[in-house]
Order: sequence, then structure tokens, then C-alpha cells
Amino acid sequence: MSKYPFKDIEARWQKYWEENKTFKVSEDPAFPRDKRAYVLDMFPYPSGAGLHVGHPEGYTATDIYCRYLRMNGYNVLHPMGFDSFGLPAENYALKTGTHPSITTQENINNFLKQIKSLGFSYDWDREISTHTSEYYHWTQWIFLQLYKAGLAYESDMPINWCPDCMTGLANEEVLDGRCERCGQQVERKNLRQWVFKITEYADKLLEDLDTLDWPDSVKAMQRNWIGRSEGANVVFHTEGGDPIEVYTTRPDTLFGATYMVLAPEHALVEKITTAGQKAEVEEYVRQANLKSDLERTELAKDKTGVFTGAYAINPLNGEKIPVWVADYVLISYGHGAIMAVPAHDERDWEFAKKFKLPIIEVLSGGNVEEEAFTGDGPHVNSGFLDGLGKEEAISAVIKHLEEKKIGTGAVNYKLRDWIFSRQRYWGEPIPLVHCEKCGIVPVPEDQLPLELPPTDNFHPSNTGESPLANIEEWVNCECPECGGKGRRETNTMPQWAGSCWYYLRYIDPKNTGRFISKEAEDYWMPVDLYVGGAEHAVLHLLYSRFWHKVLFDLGLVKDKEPFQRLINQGMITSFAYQRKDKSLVPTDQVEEKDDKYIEIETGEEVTQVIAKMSKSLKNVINPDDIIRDYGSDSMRMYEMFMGPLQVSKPWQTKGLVGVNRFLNRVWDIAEREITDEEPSKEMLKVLHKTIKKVNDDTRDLEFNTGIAQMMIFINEAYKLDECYRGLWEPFVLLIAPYAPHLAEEMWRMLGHEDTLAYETWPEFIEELTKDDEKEIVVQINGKVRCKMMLPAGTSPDEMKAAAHAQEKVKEWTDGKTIVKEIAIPDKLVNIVVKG
RNA sequence: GCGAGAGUGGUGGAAUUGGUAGACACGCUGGUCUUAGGAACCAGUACCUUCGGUGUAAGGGUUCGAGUCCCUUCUCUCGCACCA
Repeated sequence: MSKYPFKDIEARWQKYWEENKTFKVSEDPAFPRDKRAYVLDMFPYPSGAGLHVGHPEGYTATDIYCRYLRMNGYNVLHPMGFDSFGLPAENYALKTGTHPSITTQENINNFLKQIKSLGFSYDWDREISTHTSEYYHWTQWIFLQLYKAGLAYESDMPINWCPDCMTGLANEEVLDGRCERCGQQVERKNLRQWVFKITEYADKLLEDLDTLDWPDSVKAMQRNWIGRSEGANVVFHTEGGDPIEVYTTRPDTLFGATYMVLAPEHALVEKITTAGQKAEVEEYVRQANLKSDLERTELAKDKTGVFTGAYAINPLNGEKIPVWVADYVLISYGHGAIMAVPAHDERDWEFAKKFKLPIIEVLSGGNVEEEAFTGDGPHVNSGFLDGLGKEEAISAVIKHLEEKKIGTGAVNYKLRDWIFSRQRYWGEPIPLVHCEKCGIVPVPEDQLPLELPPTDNFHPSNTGESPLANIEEWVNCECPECGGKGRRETNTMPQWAGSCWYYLRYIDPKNTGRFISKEAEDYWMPVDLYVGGAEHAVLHLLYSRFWHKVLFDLGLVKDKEPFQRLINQGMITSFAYQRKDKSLVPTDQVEEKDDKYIEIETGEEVTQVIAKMSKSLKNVINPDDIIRDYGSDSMRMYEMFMGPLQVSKPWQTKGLVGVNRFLNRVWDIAEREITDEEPSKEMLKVLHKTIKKVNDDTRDLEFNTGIAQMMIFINEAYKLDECYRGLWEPFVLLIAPYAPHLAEEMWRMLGHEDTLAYETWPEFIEELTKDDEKEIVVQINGKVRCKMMLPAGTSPDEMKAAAHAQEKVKEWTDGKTIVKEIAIPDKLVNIVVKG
């Protein structure tokens, strides 16, 4: 059998769809609300490396779903675009002098070619790129709305600085003390920053998670990141009268506070330190400043600290307790100071043990000499709290604190404000002007977009300012308010800015007068299904939710949440080989011999393991090669056949060959003589079972099992000599979302003139999916002993009777007492015997 | 440590949610056709020595019946991690 001519077929239909704008979509009022769907892919960053096999996975899934919806009478918005601001293009420019706009456009063109070669049904008239001024006009406009709402402020706080990327980072962009993008250790650096008050939205961001159909893991990560806790603020005073405010989730343990700790950066450290302790404290603070975040968290499990010489008074019992400085207290959380209750907090317990500080039990139930007791129990040594449990005591003590005006109930978050400015060139200019007289003045909205000035000097200035600071004619401007001397903001926006609202712009991408029209937004929003990688669980998804909520509060959009349903596609991994010492061997240095994997150089046996695709392991699959050798329909189907969409799974080119073989068989049938004769009853049954299964599985995004059912159908249809129209027309429509090029070609072979993209999805006839006879399992004591064929719907009594007529049953029940008999219609009979 | 999820043949994975474990595919074995095939087609393929028995990470429980429900343990993946 010859290979089917996928090259011709795929090129022809891609051209047809493009020329006929087959998938162009409009806000057609004829579709009722429940027949409109917005299905969105996370748009890619157009990197120089091109598409990897992970991209087509999610894109194919949504494409299949969209094609399915269209054939079921839906009006489907399915757009694609590019997240095209970002550091790699700028770093490349630094190296080569090629302007980022040039490399970016080249990369976009390459991505477009690659994406289009997979035959996705995007409405390309809605394509956007975030780096174009038509787009970032409105990114800047939205920034101004946030600014005018009082949600953006300037700050001089120390921030995370990546020396490699030469820019500040948001807290979310730092992982284990390293830059999320390049892995370089981040440093602390004092820089003027623009910051968004995302913390004002902490509660809304938390609460509304409950309304979303998202994976639990993503919701959990966001909850964890927001990190809401309830407790109390309590004010202590030093003997010298300086107030030290602390936040605690356990105000009930106040009587057990035996010392206090300030973070090394705390403003009071210098003031309260006594002369005798001064040298020691200063040295400790200096050392703490030198340590990276990584060293202060990961490596510093061993507690360190220094006594300030100062004492504070416990406001509840008047006890005098020492004040220490230690870097296990973080300046960025709460007030940067704590009351330490070693008896009931593990960290404080460790510290107290090390520095021989007193441990006073105030809640019984554990042995506080052995370890901190964090459980519940009756309070002791706690004055008016004695006898109360944890929750009651917390309420009681907060009431007491508030009455005495020495503290209040309080809520705290781990979430911190979003550091929004970047000290680089290739991003949206922040549309603000610094005026000597008027202060900070927004660029008037009618002057947007504020275009990124052309330059060939992309070097960041050493002052921590962006390269824009070097472009005199751009930086110096008139103040929009007073006409006096102004200087433009030289920071640019982070890459997240463009992706914060791109899903909105798709709705009305050509609108020059407004970011989107209300009508179009009302027609499509919210996004019904959003598919993308899990790496954006916190960053992109939290930021865009924040922007959307702000736009909602400003009355600019109608929904509180942008993405109703979210699915993370699993990563496509690859096989690699591991030596005994767990080190990995590149794929090209291993050969298979007698079912064993051998490292060629050493002759040692290695084991096959699953690993991420990486250049160093030589196990990267390039989609272009696969499409060239097997066609994009094979590529699409294989990626869906590998396993469930949501889980990670290893690429096996052998598996793809199997899918390609399947499509060749499909083609083989399509080329047979077409007959209008009625197909056999058996074949009709297989067909209708297939329609049912493929319909349900496509609807539920369980593509792997849907494909398996199509294979079952083809295995049967392959045995026939002719191509029965009655079987083939429905089948071609079923496979169309999965292998659209091949399906279009076969549809034409069946004599149809038009694209099948809007044909009616086949319906199954329930009656035809049912078997007349069912195989019934007969069990004795739960073990299968024999099987029998009975008419479907046979009554339990008749089933039991039929079972007893079986030879095997007689053998197994002979001479034994029948205790119980269970019959499940169309399934099984179980006879329980004794003796 | 905390949170989320997962452990099924040689491999990727199925199993209508408590009812025949291993669908479909890869690989492998044998065969057919070929000058040849790393092509195509057909058949077989969980394990064990036969009647039969054993099998879904391990152990226990509920049930006529457990991959599926409950308890205990182990392993792996991902995320967070001195957040007071």
C-alpha cells in the first residue's frame, strides 16, 4: 500500500481555507447566547527556536474542539497572536545590533508559517502582536486607567535585580532566589519602581477562585500565593518607649512571648541597639545584607541572631523581654518584627533553644521542652485566657487588645504589590511624564500610543535606567499639563503587560477608538475555554485576573473573571537514559541490544527514563521534521492519541508511525469504489457506536479514546471491498476535526463541493448502538467460570436459570450449598456457594 | 515540612465510576506476498509448569464482587517553603 499524498492534500486545503477565509467569524446576532463559544489558546512568545512539540498539543486540542463546536452549530471565536515584547529579542540585539523589531518580525513570520502548516482553524483576521503600536496603544491606555484609579505608585524599595537580564523582577518571577527566566541569582537593589497595588485585590482574587472551573492545583497555587492569614497586630514598647508593632496569627499565646525579633532591615534596629551591643549588631546586619535571598532561606536553616541589648514590655503581663535581631524574620512580611513564642512555634523554639532563651508553656497538651506544641488545648499561665481553647482564646484576646487599644484583629497576605517596571528597551513605554512643577503627569489619552523610539543603542545605562534614558530627543518633552520642561518615564512595562488583556483585544482587534467595543465584548466574553501550560498558573493568570477585575470595577468590562474554564495541557517529554549513578546519557550515545539499553562508549547498561526534552540530551523533536515526513494530520492525531490532554507524556516517534499507518488505511478505504448500497447491520452498529463515542469524547476533550474508537471502526471497515457512502460520509465528518485536511479531501471525493467545516455533525441512533445479544459473565464466588450469550434485556431470573444450565456452573456448584445469587442485567451472574 | 496529583503488561495508555482488568496503539513472535525490505497484510502476545492458579506500588478493611470505596505504609512528579 502506498503512502497517502498528505503533502498535496495538506497544502491544497490550507490554501483553500486561507483564500476562502473559511474560519472568519463575526458577531452574528442570529446565534443565540448559548451557541457562542470563545475558545482561547495561550499565545506564544515568538522565540528564535521556533515552535516546539508542546505548542501544537494545546493548539490541536482547542482546534479539534472548535471544529466540533462549529459542526454543532456554534459561532466560535478562535484567535491566535503573539506575545512579542520580551528580552530574548533585545539580548540578541545587544549581541548583533539587529533591531528587536526585525528579529521579532522574522520570528513571527516563522511561527506563522509553522502554525499554519498544522491546519488550525484560527480567524487570522484577528491576529494581534503585542509589540505593535496599534496594540500597545491600548496597553498603555489601560495602564493609565489603573494609574488614574490610584492603583499604580512609585516606590524606592529594594527590589529583586537580575544582573544577567539587567532588570528588576516581580516577586512572582523569582524562584528559589533565582531569575525565573535565566536562572541567575537575583540581587537586592534599590531602584525607583512603578508598582501596582495588586494587594488591594487580594480578597477578590481569592474569593472569586471559587467561581471558576479551573484545575484544583492552579487554584491551590493561587490561594497559596495570595497567602491570606488572620490574626492580630499588637504593639509592644521598648523600655525607651519606642513602639514595636508585630503581626501574629496566634495572639492567644501572647503570655508565652519570651523575646522579640526584628528583621535586620527593620528601622528600629539602629535606634534601640545599646552601645555595648552596637558593634555586634552592626556586623550582623551587614552580613545579612550581603547574603542573597537564596542563602537566607534555603541554606540558612540554622538560626542566627544577635541581642540588641534592648528590652520590650509585654503589653499583657508587663514582663520585660529581650529584643533580638535575626534574619529568620523577613522585612517584607507583616511588620518585619515578631513576638517570639518558643513554646508554640517551631522556628521560635529552635531559636530559643540555640540561644538559651526561656520557653514558657501557655497551652497544654505537648511537651514544650522536647518540641514546640502547635496543636490545640486549654490555655495555662495566661491569666484571663486560662482554660480556653485556641479559637476561643484568640477571639477573647483580640477583644481585650482592642478594648485596651494595644492591638487589633488583622488580616495579612503573602501576596505583595506587583513591581511593574523593567529597565529595558523592548517593552511598552510607560506613558507618564515627570514635570518639575506638576510632578507626575499622565500622557493625555489622545496622544497615545506613546511610541517606542527607534534606536540602535540597546545597552542599559549603568544607573539602572532603561536604554530609553539615553535618547535625549525622546526623554525630554513638554509637560502635558503646564507646557514646561518634562522628562518621560524611561522604565518600560514587563512582558506580562501585553498578555494581561490580549484575550480582550481579539474580540475587536481593529478598533482604533476604544480598546474594545462594549457590544463585541458583550457578544463573546467571558472566555469559555482557555488552554495552556501550567507554568503560568500564578504569573500570567493572576496578573490578567487582576487587570480584568480592575476593568470590571471601572465599568469597562461586564465580568468579574476573564477565563471561565481553564485546562493545562501536560508537558510532552521524551525518553532519556540513566546510568547507575543517576546521571543522564544523551540519546544518541545509547543503543538498544537484546531488549537492553547500552551506553555505546562504555558498554554499560543504562535504564530508560522520562526526561524533559533538551538540547543536551539530544531528544528534542522538531515539529517541522514530523510534518515533512508524516504530515500534519498525523502529527495532530498522534499528539492527541498519546494520552489524556492534561497529563505529561513521552514522545515516541514509533507511536506516531502507528497513527500515520491508521491514516493510510483510511485513505485506502476512501480510494475504493463508492457504493450507495445499504451497509450491513453489523457495520451500521459499529458506525453508530463510533459516532456516539467520538461525539462524547470530543465534547469532553478525551481525544485519545475517541481516536481509539475510530481505529476500531477502520479496522472493521478495512475488511470490506467497497466504500459504503452510508458509512463513509458520517465517518469523514467524525474524523474532520482531528485530521481536517484528509477529511476535506475525502469529502470532496464523495462528491461534495464545499468545505465540510460547517457540515452538520453526525448523530447516532441509540437503537443502532445497542447489541441484540450480550455476553454475560458467570461467576462462582466472584471468579469468572464461563460466559454465555443472552438476548439484551434478559431478566435476572432468566439469567440465573441460564447460568445454571451451563456445564461449568454445574461442575462448580455440584455438592455445594448456594448461599446467594446476584444477576446484573446485561452484565453478569454471580453465584455464591459454600462447602 | 505544607499543598496538589499520580503509581495498571516490555512501552504509551483503556476500563461506561463498584460488575469480564489490559480497549486502542507501539514493540515483539510466527506467517503471507516480495529480488529485498526498516513496506503492506494476516495471526498471536499480562504472568505462572497442565486442570487451574496469580495479577492494577505494599499491607489491611468494607462487599456476592474492588484498579475503582475506606484505613495504614512506600515511591514518584509538580508547586510553595523561616510568611510569624
